[in-house]
Amino acid sequence: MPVFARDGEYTDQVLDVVAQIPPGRVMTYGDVAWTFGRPGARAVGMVMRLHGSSVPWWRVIRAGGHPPTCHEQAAREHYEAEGTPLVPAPTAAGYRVDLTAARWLPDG
DNA sequence: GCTCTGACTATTC
DNA sequence: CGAATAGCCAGAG
Repeated sequence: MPVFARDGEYTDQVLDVVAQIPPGRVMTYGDVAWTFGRPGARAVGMVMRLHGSSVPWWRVIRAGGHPPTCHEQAAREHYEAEGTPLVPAPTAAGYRVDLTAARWLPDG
């Protein structure tokens, strides 16, 4: 469905799933990958690096609620703008996403 | 077709 | 809790 440029089938799947994540919600790399039955958390991250500018990459975070490396601040702005539940943490970003409430799955 | 790299994850110390 | 290690998959050269 998305009209994003696809370089491979895997990229297509990742972009498709990420594009379906509603505002105020987030998914972990593992969840996104597992959604289409292909556990490639690292690969998902790479798709974000390559095509992250074409999808709400900030809604895709690491397991544990940590935002993507080197993008914590940029993601934080989006979370606050969308009302994503954040939690203060002693991380480099100084915060993390509350997966308990913000974690979202395609099925609901 | 092989090798290196990376916005990851789980396990172990 | 933090750092180090191993395993994982896909893209680029």
